[in-house]
Amino acid sequence: MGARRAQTARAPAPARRVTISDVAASLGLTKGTVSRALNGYTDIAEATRARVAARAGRMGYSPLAHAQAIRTGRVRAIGLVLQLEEHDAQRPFLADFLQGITAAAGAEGWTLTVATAGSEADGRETYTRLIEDRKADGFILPRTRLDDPRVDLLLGAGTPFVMYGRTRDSRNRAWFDILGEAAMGEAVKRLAGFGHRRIAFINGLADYTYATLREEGFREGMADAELDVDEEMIIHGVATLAAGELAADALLSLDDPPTAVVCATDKAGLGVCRAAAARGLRLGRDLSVIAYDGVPESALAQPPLTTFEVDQVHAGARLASLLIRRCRGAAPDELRETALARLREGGTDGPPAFARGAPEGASE
Amino acid sequence: MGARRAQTARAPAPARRVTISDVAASLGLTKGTVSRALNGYTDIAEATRARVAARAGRMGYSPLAHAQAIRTGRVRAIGLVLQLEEHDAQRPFLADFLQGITAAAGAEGWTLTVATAGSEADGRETYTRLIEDRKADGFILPRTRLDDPRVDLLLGAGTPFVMYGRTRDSRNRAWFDILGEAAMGEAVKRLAGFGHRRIAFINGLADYTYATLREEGFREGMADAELDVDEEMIIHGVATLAAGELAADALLSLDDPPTAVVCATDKAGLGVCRAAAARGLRLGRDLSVIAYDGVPESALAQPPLTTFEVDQVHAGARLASLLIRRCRGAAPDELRETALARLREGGTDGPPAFARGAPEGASE
DNA sequence: GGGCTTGCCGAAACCGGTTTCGGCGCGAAT
DNA sequence: ATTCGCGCCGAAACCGGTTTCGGCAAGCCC
Repeated sequence: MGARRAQTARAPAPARRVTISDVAASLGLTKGTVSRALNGYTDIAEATRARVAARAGRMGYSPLAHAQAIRTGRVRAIGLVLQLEEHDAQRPFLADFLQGITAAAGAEGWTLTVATAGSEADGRETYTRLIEDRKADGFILPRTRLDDPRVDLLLGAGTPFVMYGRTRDSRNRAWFDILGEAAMGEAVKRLAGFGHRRIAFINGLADYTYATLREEGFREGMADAELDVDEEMIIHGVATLAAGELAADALLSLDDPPTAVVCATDKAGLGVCRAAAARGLRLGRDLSVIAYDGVPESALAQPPLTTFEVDQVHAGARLASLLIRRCRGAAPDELRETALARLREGGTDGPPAFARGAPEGASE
Repeated sequence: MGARRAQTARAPAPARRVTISDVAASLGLTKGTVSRALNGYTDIAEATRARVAARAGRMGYSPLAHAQAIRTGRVRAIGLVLQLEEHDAQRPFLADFLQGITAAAGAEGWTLTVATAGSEADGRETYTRLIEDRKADGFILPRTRLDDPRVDLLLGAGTPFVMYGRTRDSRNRAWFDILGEAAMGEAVKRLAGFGHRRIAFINGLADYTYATLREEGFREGMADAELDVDEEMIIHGVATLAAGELAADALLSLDDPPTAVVCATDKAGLGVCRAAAARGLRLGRDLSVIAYDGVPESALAQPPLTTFEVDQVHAGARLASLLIRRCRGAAPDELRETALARLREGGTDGPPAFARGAPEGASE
């Protein structure tokens, strides 16, 4: 007997699956031929290819990804590294986002490998480990920054990636993004249509690309509506609900306060609502708020926050699809897609109180 | 020339990593010997094992999981299938939960593969596909039900798993769980200590095991406090905030309404708070509410919800660790762990108004 | 009709590991 | 001095695929 193996109990071996050799034997071919037939080599007769494909399908054969990987280096897996130190901005969306990714990936026979990282250094290490261990063929980069260190890392490693969001210079990169700037413009247009003229803007953290874009969108919207932007009413770097409250307090304490606030994030928007409520202002009348993201809480707020909702399932699905094409060799500049956020009307916006003919401060 | 390959562009080959043959050559051994040395076979001299280990470490060698897998069938990956049709109960926690899993898994050189499933049939298919394609060595089963079909599926397939939560019969299963029943008992004790005598209970969906357990905990807490349970004041199957509101309305419309409500979930708790606010009741005085989960929103509510907070990072980490041990052959009954939820004091509980000497309905 | 392509497939090497088998050398037992 | 057993390692098969190489047979051209 040769019982020299290290001693750890093993689960019973699962039923043997059908291998490429089984298919080959069943057809009287060699496994090399079957492999080439299945992988689209040009030196296989069309009739043979069809026979092989049919038989493989009938026998329920599907190649083992990690067996292929040992030769090809590709495991048919998407990598996603979650950076959780950040102000938990992606949390509410995560489930939807993952669903989108896995659904689209699964349809192509791909899987999703997720990892988490704390600090940025930790992130570098996480990526390099996943790449070296071939745990993923490419990555989805969520929450891009203007200058994103992950991009250089992955370019250097020669690993494909698709960004969720743009960077300062997105040329020659593959990305998917929601046009937040368009939403901000829409928000201004809607408010201006209600009769608002003094409109403030509360932005997110400046190093994220979305902040730059949304501010541009806000400014363009103001220009289109022929309204002046009061720089005093543009606030930057709001990443939490509390910061949103503070920002709103500052705005409402101005000599000539805004009658409406556009917020780059729901978090800021909810903070504004809370500050307004604390001052006894009626949302949608004394103060209008339109935000962006569509987090679940904003729908539950009283009144529900008017906000631009992002379809994260769709975003995840598109990103997965783009990444798979990228891994198959498509050029980055063919791999760009955008989508629009959709307005979810809540109760926090409407005509300004004075425009309704109601005297300022009048009770209901 | 032999350029007959299928035409798809490929990324440039990444730098070659150090293989087991490199290590073997560097030591003047064969790769078989190195492999056995690294894997703890008993027919390798201790001195040799040490030399091999040292050299492998110095050369930065680590085996390629999918190369090992082709022979061993094990890929060092944890599987997690998210069931998203459900009332999005796990969403707020997902990021933390994933962080816990990936951190603990990463420390052992394991990765996490996540998939999503819609319907239950879809779930079966998802699991079997992952198993057949060897995408995961074992699974973490979140949100266990009293009778959980996933258990039979995985037992039948001989695939290791660890449950997050218990089932009706958890003997011979590996699981981790938070003792929600203890928290419910604590909640009653706390409320009784405040002087409450009429305490209601709002439970979650009955087919989840946690609901049964938490109700038991509530009843035991009531018995310990020598309080009677009014069956009229036990409400089942509340899975949404709106349902929580309805339940609270029903409770508060009773002839002899409760002065306090224990909720099995934060969602129910937040619904109760909203219903109370709509009736002009002051939370923590006219009506006390203690809930369970510790979702982020509950801390942001006004007043913050008093709730038992679950450490999902820890839960994820322990589950990953248990599953890895299970995959390595440990018996299920050695793999059980529990943890306690921690009270997060908010502003929704306190002595009942009448016990303070304040007449009922008195203004502040 | 002979040489040269061309189409098509078999054979075998290869990827990076694991596992089985056998055999060498040495000390102890006979 | 054999024999035996045992510790230890090399050799080689193996896992399930991919890829290279070479060769056979048919078709084409002159």
